[in-house]
Amino acid sequence: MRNEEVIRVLNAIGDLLEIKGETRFRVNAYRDAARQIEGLAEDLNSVAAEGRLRTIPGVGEAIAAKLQELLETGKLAYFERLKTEVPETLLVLLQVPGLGPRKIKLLYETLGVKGIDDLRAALVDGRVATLPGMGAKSIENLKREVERYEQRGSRSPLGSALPIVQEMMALLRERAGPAILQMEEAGSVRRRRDTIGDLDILVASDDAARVLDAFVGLPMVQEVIGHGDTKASVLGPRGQQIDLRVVPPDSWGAALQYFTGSKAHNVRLREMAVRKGWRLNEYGLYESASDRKLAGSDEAGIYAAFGLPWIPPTLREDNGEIEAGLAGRLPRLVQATDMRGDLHSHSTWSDGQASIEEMWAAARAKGYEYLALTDHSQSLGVANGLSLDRLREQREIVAAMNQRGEGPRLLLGVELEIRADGSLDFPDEVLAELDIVVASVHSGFSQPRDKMTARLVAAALNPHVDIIGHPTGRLIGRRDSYDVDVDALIDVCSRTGTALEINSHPARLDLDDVHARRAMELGCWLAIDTDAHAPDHFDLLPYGIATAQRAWVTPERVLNSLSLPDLRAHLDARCQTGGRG
DNA sequence: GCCGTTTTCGGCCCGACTGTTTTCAGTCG
Repeated sequence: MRNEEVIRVLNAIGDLLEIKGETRFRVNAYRDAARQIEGLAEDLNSVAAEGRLRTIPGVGEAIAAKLQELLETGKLAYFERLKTEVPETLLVLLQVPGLGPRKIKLLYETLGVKGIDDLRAALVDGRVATLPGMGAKSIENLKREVERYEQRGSRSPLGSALPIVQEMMALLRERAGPAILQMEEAGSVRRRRDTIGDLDILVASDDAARVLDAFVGLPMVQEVIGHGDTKASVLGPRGQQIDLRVVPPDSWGAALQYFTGSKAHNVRLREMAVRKGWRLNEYGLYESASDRKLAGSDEAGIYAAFGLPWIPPTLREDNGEIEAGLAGRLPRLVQATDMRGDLHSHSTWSDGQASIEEMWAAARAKGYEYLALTDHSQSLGVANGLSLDRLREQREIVAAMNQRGEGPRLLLGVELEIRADGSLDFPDEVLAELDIVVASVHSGFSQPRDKMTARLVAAALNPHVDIIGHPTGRLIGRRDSYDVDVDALIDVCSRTGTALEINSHPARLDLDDVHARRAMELGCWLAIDTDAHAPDHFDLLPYGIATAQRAWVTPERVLNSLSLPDLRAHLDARCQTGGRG
């Protein structure tokens, strides 16, 4: 059983217990455990085999025993029994805004409502209106939400959410500029999670009404869901909910901290506050006894009060950042300014949209020291992969361009097919002549785990392969990763010095933050690349950097933060030592 | 159900908003 499945079961138990009316502390215990496992890059099966389940925070005696049973038998008697008491079909109702555990329980027990269709019927024939606490307004809202439920998308990729937020902020500044003292994105967008639920914007102003009026009147607003004195919610172009919250200037820092989250990170801070006799909310940090305000106007001040350095939003997941901060051990995260070049790009020679010259010019505009040209290799027919002859032709063009001695150095490379049978697309003697080799999987996605893992491990073991490209093959929201033991791959790469790519394309972000952090911890090299197929794709690098930051990646472990001489030395050393560099 | 330099028992984050209440329950983030 994969970690995701275990997480699903734990969350379902939490939801079912909540509907059942169980105390929220027990409910939260299951959700906490699920969240902790989400942040765990290791395979739970290995953790269990080594008797380390109890070392996972939030996993105590009872949950450890349940995990053990689930992993060993694929089933959990407790869960099965729970489902006979509370039907699992009720869980979808939790997705309907306005419906929580108490109302769902009421609907189920008095009306026998077990799902969306039951709910719609009971709304239409008036039975819901007979329930206590269900007035005309509630019925109207529920009817609307049930209709909206059908067309509601799931979380959006960061790559579509962030541009919307940025465009809205730009327009808002045009229309309400003088009233806006500070403005920033908040929530998971600011933390740069790979997918985003609701989009959040925060503004500091003395004239909230003016800002909110301008916001609900923006052209991309499809529908206004709520419009109060300090907050408004709208539906954006693709039906995403966008919330704007306006706070007074002296609460800016506290509000930004509060609305950036994550929830788990905030809960930790508020617990720390309580232990110190303080109270933390979106208006500020207060001494409980005297109500004296200790901090609130700027974010760093809040953290400073706890003896913490300012914690970058990308780290705020309660995955060790608070402990690290207290100990003065927060990492120096990789930044855009650390990056010296890109090691994965394409031209019209395979499936890119621009010439080598144009790609080189774009890299020069970025101020890069080097650019690796890595067109696809021959087997990838759909992408016009390079034959050996065309690769040789490319070599001459690249050599000629490098003769100029100006701008970024072009490195001749290839994005090498890891073929379905596990073999590589070019022989070793050809690979040996290239500056850089990115090996990737583009075929046989449905192969079983052991076979897929063997393919990738074999590639990583080849001393000429420098980088494993988009190692899990996922396309966010469209295609799951192929079934590969990423842990095993990371383990091999940590020994061979083969870098793992963090592909910056917002549809990929692959490795993801959780696995990249694991790779960091085990001492792997990483390459933060754009996989650019056009000049403006180099602009996607910030997505990869954000993912790396979420993985606690420091610049000294990023291959393309090395200067050209250091990069060359590193690559040469790896070849000479047979990949043990 | 978890957890512990104030505790192995008794705690476990905080406030706003909505709709329905006549003082509050439920939901949300």
